[in-house]
Amino acid sequence: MKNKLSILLVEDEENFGVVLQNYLELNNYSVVLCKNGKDGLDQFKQGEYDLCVLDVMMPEMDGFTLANEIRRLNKQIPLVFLTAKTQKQDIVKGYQVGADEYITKPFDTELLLLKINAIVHRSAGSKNNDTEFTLGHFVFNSITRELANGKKIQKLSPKETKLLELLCQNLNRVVPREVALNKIWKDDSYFAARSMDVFLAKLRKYLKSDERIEIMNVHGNGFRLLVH
Amino acid sequence: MKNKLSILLVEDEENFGVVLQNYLELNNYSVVLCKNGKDGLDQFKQGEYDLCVLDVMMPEMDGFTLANEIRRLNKQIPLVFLTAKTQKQDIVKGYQVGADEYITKPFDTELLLLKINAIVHRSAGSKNNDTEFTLGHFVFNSITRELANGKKIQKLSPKETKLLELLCQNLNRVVPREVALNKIWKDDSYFAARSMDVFLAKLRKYLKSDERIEIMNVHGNGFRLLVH
DNA sequence: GGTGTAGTTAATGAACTCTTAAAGAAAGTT
DNA sequence: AACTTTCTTTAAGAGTTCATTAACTACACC
Repeated sequence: MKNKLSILLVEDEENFGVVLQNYLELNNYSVVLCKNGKDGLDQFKQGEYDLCVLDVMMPEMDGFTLANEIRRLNKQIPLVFLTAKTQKQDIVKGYQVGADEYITKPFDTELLLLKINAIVHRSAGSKNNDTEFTLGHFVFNSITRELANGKKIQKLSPKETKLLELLCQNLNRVVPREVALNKIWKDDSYFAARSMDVFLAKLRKYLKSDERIEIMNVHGNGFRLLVH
Repeated sequence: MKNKLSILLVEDEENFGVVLQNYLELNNYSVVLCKNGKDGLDQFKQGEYDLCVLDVMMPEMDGFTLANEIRRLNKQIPLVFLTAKTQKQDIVKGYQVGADEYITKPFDTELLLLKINAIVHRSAGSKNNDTEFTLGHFVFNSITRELANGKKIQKLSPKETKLLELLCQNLNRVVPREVALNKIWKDDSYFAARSMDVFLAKLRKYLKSDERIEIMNVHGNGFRLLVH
């Protein structure tokens, strides 16, 4: 599994900062909390961050000044401002620094999380996200529809691809027959089920060269993809 | 000076749409306004847009459905939703489609502009404006429309050029048939698809002398340009 | 041991792709 | 305006890939 994405959170109000840190950590981000702009900048210089969340009103160095410093060092990194201010001129100032979001306190943390997810996934969008899977010594790409074993590349048909993708997304979990049938065949008749059997046989054949990989049947229920 | 950035604006409320269009045009964007989701999708398929601004509440095809269709064709393009709704579940829905902004009516147009500027300038960095591509021992220039192999120069027709350019811009990635047809032929009928086949055959012939180069078909989906 | 469920291989026909040729359109030239 | 060249579309046939169906075998559970 891939590493957590990391967030630099700069917020002077301690209680609020810690609560927000915990909330983001619960949602699978790694968060470093700094209590003022100066610490924030020092931290930024030392760490590898995917996103910065900055309070605007802070002693010593305010959020905008910090943002400008950060921008000097990194033109790409997404910035999110937190502020109690509602004045437009502040929002203008934020966007001039290249803010990606501007969130006014008090705000809904769930909404903040959604926005953070959107921003992070957008800028990570250039990378292949959930389209590439590693299975034993295979690499499966569901966009190019290729199952690669070193130099040997097996092309997969659309349905083979969808089925293997569904199994990969549910690695180690049971995928009920009817779920696969409805998702991929849009039909769970007898014949669709026979058709699916044929596809499972094909996938097993493709994956046979790595004996750690198993598409296991759960009798009367469905299938599980296992990598031992 | 560089060309204006272009925005696809889909908004069913005519007066509001026109006002917004004018406002954005005054601020140096080129704006196409569509009055419903269906027109919006057709326009999107045919044009080259840098950003889409979509109203959520529309007859025939709502903004989310439209956004999903657009995402299918283009994984990168920034999306901004306009909505009167304030319910969180709608905002969640928007971010799931990959919204870059979610703006609640009534809103401040100046703020919208700021957000649009921020988004567009952020994603402008990743844009590819190259006109010259190296492919194995070929050099392809999409302005002069020449494919050079040392001293041997093959001139390309306009459509040959556009098709090869599209493939080069998406080197190693799959270009769906649909995308190429809409971008180059502005039409994805049966005959346009046959025409495209002919052009692909021509490109393959031109590129044949370097066997590392391959225009690979992804059956039922599209094509990939590969340099092994 | 019998019944329903699962696994495999092969055959069929449908959908999609590739290539070459020829017809039709558009652009350029005398 | 007639001719030439270049470009694009249409046509046709061969070739490939794909999903389904069928037929048969193997397994699991009661």
